[in-house]
Amino acid sequence: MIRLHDTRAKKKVEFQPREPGKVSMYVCGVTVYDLCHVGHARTAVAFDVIVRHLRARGFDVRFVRNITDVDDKIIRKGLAEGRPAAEVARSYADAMAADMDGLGVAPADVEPRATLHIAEMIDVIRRLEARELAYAAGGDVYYSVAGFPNYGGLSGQSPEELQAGARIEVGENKKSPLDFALWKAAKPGEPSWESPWGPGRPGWHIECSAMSHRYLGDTFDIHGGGSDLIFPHHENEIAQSEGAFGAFARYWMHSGMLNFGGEKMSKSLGNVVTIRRAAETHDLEALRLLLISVHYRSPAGFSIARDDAGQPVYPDLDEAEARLDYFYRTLERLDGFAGTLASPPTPPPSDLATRFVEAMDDDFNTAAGIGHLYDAFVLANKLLDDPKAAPKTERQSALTALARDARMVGTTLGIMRRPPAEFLNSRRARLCVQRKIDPQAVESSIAERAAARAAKNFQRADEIRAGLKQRGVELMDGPKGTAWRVV
RNA sequence: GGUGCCGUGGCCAAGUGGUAAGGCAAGGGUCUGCAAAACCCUCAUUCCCCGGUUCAAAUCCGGGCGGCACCUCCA
Repeated sequence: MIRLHDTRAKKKVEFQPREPGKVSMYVCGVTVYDLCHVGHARTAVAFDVIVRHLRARGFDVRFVRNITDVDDKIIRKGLAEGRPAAEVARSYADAMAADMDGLGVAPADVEPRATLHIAEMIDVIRRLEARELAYAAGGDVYYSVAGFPNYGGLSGQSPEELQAGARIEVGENKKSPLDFALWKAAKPGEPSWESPWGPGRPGWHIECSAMSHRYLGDTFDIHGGGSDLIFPHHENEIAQSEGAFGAFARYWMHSGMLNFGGEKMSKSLGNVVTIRRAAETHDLEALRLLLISVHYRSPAGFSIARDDAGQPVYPDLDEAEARLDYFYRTLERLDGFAGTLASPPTPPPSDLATRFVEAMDDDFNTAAGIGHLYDAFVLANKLLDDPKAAPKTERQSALTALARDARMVGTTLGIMRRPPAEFLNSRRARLCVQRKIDPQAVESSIAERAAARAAKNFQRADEIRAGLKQRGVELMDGPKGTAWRVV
């Protein structure tokens, strides 16, 4: 049984899909007018993990995530850069796809773009007009909030309270401050489409009502997005969709914001770290691990510090990457020991699988789930370290089960999906470049040290160790020779 | 002003009635020629404060204090 926090109910509720075994889900994606930042990454990763877990639990999930490719900011950006808005949108949509891929965020089953669904939007607006929930005014069309008594139900606000703060901008033709644009009359130089109300373009909210209906129908299971979309975006979607089709999403899920220095990371505040920027210095899998180390609904922090040269550094990302390094190193050891086994099932040495699924079933508690993963890895290393702990066949069987369970966890969380050596080698190579370490020089130092050790010249050997250590190279002597890593 | 969220050890962070997960940092140890890695031990009688309910509260209720978000574009 899966429980999830429903924004409208304001509590955790039991999840009962509309059709047994099937989940239909719509999540608001981004407006593509710039590169995605780590805040966007958080929301994308959060819902990616939710979808992965639902699938792991056997649900047939149909997942829709839209792309908003027409709006004021895209148009403005196009004017500033001297290129068509459509081109701006396309280039940033491509950038987003690449960034999401880097983060291990799987593409949605459908990724509809607003500009390709104008006809559907017009259809929704006409339905609203027919029900007297929409009115045309000066080429614009507005939603009449007064006609929708449940307005405010999601965000917990009453129309009267909202009324107080709202106001009508100059140039708008609305009758009431709470009314919002469904269709905006074309202005010179802006992209526009033909409509029953004349040339224009859609308001922001209508695309989600139109596209969720097109791909998921009158009603569907889960609607998600960042918590900053609760009002007005999702409130307005409800008004539109319930107004036009009588029903809408059955559960509402919202992910928390990513804060930096106590403030929300956003372009208007200028404290943005793009996914691309993070990828320059870190493995994006580390960013992913960092993001899922906090429960998806809690506000999360992202620390930024300055190094001696005044360049920004990211301590949280460093730590997450070091943890990921531990995971992969342990996995590599497990593979080396357990890989040969073809044995009958043994009672699992840990209850990782059970505990992880339990944590995830309870509102997708990735933070608790990762805690269980640490427990399992400590146990794995312990078994690997101690040959006398149990007969070899039992240890192999237990460790094989552990490796299998760890990878199951990794599949749901979207981490540990590469062969360990691939991660470890690429990380070391990257750190070498960053620290200006020459791998060849390290190897020859190691050879020199090996010779010194063979000659029992431990003083020389320790000098070499210390010299490398100073440059951030750590040596690890083992039965198969000396390995090294950058710390 | 309205709405909602939050306040857990030096830092990060789980935990919505049953007696404080996990990670980082720190100290000690096992192992090692020395190290590193790995593992072990120590590290919150207590969960912002004050009341209340209860056999039992970090968890529920009331009141403070502090922080954040939304109410305008925002993942």
